[in-house]
Amino acid sequence: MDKDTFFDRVYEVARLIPVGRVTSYGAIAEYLGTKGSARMVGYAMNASGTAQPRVPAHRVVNRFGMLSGKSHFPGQNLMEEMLKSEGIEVENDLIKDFENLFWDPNKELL
DNA sequence: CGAGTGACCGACC
DNA sequence: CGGTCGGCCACTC
Repeated sequence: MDKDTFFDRVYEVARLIPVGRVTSYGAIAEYLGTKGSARMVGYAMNASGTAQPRVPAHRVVNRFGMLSGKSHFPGQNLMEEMLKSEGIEVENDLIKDFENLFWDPNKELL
């Protein structure tokens, strides 16, 4: 918490994602000012397991709306289950109506 | 302290 | 039109 690291900032934004909504790594990266470094966002998510409180990494997907990071969850189908649990329709690791459910921090948070 | 790494994105051939 | 490659940059070992 005391560490004002880039990771914590990513977690902050990720935690701001409303339930039933999703965002992309690039959107968060752009919001943080590191647009070109979307990898860092994903990398931060990699350490999300060590972050507290736990970060809803399942609400963060790539710009295709695909559960790219589902493989990194304890259960390979856990991410999909979580999203479904929040009312998000997921099919074959792909979020339905992704554009509609997309939550852009740059526009929503401003 | 140097080098490797990564759940992405976009550009180029 | 599709695959390949590079960049970006903060963190860990």
